[in-house]
Amino acid sequence: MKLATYNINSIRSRIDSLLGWMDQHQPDILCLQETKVQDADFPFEPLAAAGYHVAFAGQKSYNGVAILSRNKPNAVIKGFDDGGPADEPRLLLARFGDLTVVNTYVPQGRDITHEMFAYKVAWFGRLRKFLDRHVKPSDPVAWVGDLNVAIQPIDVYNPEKRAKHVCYHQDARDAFARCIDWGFTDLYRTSHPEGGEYTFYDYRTKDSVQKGQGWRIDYILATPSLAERARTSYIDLEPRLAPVSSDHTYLVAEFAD
DNA sequence: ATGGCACGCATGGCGTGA
Repeated sequence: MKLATYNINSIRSRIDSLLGWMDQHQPDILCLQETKVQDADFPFEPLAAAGYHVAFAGQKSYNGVAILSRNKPNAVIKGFDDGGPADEPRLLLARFGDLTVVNTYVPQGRDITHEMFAYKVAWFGRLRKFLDRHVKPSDPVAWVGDLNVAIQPIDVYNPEKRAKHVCYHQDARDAFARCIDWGFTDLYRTSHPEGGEYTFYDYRTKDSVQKGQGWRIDYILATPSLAERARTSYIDLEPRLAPVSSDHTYLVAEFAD
């Protein structure tokens, strides 16, 4: 079973490269973030033609998440169901038999003094309660997506300069860690204890992939009963080197069936 | 310290991303 996650930065501007990657890599489940399209305009036809079911929740211009899957999900939940403040389309849960996949696009936070940063920190707290309501740490659960936090110094280029960055500030790392502590293992870091590869490379840094200047802010996290089936996890840097690319790239995990 | 690039939009400049 192959599970992947990708912040696509507009699914409509990258539908052909997406279909090409899926044809080449044959993921069983692919979670997307930043689809940047409202549901009425979601390009599900070519994905259906490629043999995938699609669950999606989006809005115009910003945010948006989708789960593409070979098998049809038994159930889908869109967004927080906690009665709290309305969130943007950033959260999608899909159940495939015993396996539950939670796909999230965590708020970036803009600036550590901005209200969106407080929203980001609180968002992780809401997610932990969401997990409590819908899954158990003893279940096979994958929490994946663009989590917008580099959890360890090894997860960002020049960590000593990032203390005030919204994706590395201690409050963001603590909030993320509280969700990891719910019961997850970081599959990429288990496969690759060394640093040097990231999942996000800023458009504005020339040759950032070649220079190794990026952030590991996309994750595939698994509960123990799923993690014990994990065979490998890797970052596919090739799509990020294409002439027209998202600023993120694909993260993959493979499991014994 | 700033800006660098790419995206979408009742669009040629802005808000957002990280």
